[in-house]
Amino acid sequence: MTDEPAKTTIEDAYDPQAIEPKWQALWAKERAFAVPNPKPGRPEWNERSTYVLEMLPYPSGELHMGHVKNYTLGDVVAHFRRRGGWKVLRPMGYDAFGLPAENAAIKEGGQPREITERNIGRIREQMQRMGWAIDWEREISTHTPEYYRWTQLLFLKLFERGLAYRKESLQNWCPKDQTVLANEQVVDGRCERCGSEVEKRSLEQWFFRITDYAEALLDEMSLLEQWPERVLTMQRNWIGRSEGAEVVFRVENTEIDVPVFTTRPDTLFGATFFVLAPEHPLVAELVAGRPEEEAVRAYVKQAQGRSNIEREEKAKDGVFTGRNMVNPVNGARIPIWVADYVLMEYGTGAIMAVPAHDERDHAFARQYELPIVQVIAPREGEVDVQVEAYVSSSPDDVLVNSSEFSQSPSPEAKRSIINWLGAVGLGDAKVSYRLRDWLISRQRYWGCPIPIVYCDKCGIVPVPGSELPVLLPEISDFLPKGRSPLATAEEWVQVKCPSCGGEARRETDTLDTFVDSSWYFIRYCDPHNAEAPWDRQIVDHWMPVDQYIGGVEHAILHLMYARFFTKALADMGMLGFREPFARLFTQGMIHYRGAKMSKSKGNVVMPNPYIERFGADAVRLNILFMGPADQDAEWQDSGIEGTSRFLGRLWRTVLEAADKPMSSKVTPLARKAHQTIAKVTDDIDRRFVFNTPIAAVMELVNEINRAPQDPGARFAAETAVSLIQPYAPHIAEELWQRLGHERLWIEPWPTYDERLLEQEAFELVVQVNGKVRDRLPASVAASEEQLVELARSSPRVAPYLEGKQIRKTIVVPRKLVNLVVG
RNA sequence: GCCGAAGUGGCGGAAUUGGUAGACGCGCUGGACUCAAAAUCCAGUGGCCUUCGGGUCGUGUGGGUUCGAUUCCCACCUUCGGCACCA
Repeated sequence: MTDEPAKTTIEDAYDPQAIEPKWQALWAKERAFAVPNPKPGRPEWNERSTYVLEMLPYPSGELHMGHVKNYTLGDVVAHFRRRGGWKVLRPMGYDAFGLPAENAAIKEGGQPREITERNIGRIREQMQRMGWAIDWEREISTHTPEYYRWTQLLFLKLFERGLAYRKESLQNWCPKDQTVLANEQVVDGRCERCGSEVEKRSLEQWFFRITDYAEALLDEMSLLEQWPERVLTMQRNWIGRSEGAEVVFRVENTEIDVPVFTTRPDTLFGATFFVLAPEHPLVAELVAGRPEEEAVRAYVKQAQGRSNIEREEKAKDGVFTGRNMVNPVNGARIPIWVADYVLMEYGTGAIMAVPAHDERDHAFARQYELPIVQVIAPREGEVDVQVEAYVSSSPDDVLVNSSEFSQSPSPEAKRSIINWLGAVGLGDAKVSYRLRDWLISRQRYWGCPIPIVYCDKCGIVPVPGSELPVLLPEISDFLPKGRSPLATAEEWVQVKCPSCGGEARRETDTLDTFVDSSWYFIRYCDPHNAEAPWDRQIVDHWMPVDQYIGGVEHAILHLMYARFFTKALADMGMLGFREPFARLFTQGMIHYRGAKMSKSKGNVVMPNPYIERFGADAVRLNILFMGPADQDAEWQDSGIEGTSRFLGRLWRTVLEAADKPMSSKVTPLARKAHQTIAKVTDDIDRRFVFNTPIAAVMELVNEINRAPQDPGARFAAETAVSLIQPYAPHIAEELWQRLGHERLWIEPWPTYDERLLEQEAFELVVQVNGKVRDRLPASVAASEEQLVELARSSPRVAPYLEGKQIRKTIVVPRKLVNLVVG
């Protein structure tokens, strides 16, 4: 089609429905955005290259405006970089395993695979209709054996390294989805997906040892200079690092030692009782055969019946065990209680209670009339710890009632008490984390099978790498029954032990889908490799991702898991970098009718009806024109009408200019065009803002219309087309062609002439005592003295100077003169 | 409770290094074109006052620094987000 005469004969109307498919077809035919991997050693290996990536979509069948914003942002960056001379890797794929497809199969029948693949077909078509510049030759989907075979291999690698393990523990159980949930998937005690109240169940499950990487996840944030501070803060909060001490208490008249974690070793002399979590393994042993046994058992049973929400909302309660602890610092006997305000999951599941300096312990002490002993005091003033706990971390606090440590400042006492404990072997400095290991097994069907076999003789046996993938069998009944639906596939479950050849059974749980999406960005670099998950040399060439773009809702889950994977794989020598995403941009959410878009609220806005009415270019332009991309924004139909109108204006303006000759004269329009290039380039490149460049191009187009006689009109029009191309590529290509050119998408990004950024004349603002009194035309060449003279001679300024003395004169070159009078 | 972000016309927003507050767009008002409408184009559009020259107030609130503050500092209010029985 580029062989045709460049310019059509008539000035037809802007018709996105005609031009958009035309250019999309050409891009596909020319493989315009495909980027083959370079070969090491060849010249192309050393070309400037960059990796622009947006978060992997779940293929729900319908694209919504959140997707549109995400992928259009990436598109603008990718186009901008490509035209800036970079080779741009920009792939796309699908996070295709997961509950929605499985639930749809339960509700409407059919196979999750069929439903998913149908949805992928639909969403792919809609993405292509948006005209995004994607290398479709690298498309992947996490549900295909070609992909999950490697997910399984990576699981085995982590298993070999001891980073994947099985343990029995109390878990979050969603009664509706009939599966366990990772800690991160429980929000306010409810299932993140369906909102059901989460129950506790003791189950044997698979985990990834992400806690081994807690320190690295914190420390290596220094490699993430370009990440939004709020995301880093959220991850820091989530990891929840606390420094303190582990202190060992001994049960009186026994040899049973119980460690506790405390951030306040300086309060050790104030410990007046001791509390075990109801789930603590020692509870039964301590009360066995004692008069308190029955009451304690009853309390533990009652506590286990309570959800986390109930535990938190009720008043603190507990029960005395009849046993005592010995405080290691002073030998004091303190009673041992069991109470559910102490969590088994954190620290050691046991605490030393210091009611004088901890609100929770204080409330408990008041409830059961336990003694409250003050051991920390402010340097000045009095506090009454009987009334209220004195919780302070002021370095000015000093210890009291603490034997030889009394009068020590609190920070110093922390250190010296830890040292003392270390010397006598009863404690040590210790760091504790809120972060728990990542629970990865799910009792659901539509996920990646865990490549593990259970053998009575050999125990847990990994499936050998050569036997991967462990294919997900097709079954007919997906209804959750509290165990994995895969358990019903008897023939599949029965297997020979890879180790001894005897009878064995397959693992029937599947992997959390966050595992699938924790490495997809690596696979994109080498998506068709059939021998290995990737070739390290190729991956190291592209990675880390230079610009990652996605929703802030993934600030913790996905982003932390992906970071963990990358570090673990780097430690195994499989990668040459430790952080997957060098720069991160988190976009704000699209709201509609005053609320977040959500299926349950029925306010999901889809781009399709708008594409039909206004075209993809208008949709793309509008989603970025709405406001700063990192902020939430409300979708409004009136907005897209405006952007669509602008495209019509651009169309007419450019076609009119296309009849005019190119001129290199320095005219006001030529200057404006150069200024616009500078503005748009700086905004996208340095400031990473996407709404103001659109406004700048709008201004330029308005200027062209106001000055049709300016010889710079054609240059300005070509500039406008070129600058809007990353946002609205179809209309830009069409106009570029009608301007007599070809293939704007590979055209170098326009450059500007510094000398043309300044106008010859400017409007001098004249202030008197900081108030604007006049605006006068002035030359940029004028000296400061000339400007002051100009200002003083203004008739509008004169009345304000009358009878006054000018005390000070401030001149801002090319801007203003301020006369200070008094 | 702790941590973080943000408050600017009727609306979305702009103002990048302390220097003309309100760019750009929506909406609204008036006009042109039309038999009429749509589309398009032109002009106006922060509040109050006005003798139509202009004056005055104005960026959540109250202070401060400065010749000059949406921008910097202090205190507070509101909204949103994250964390929260984590010892």
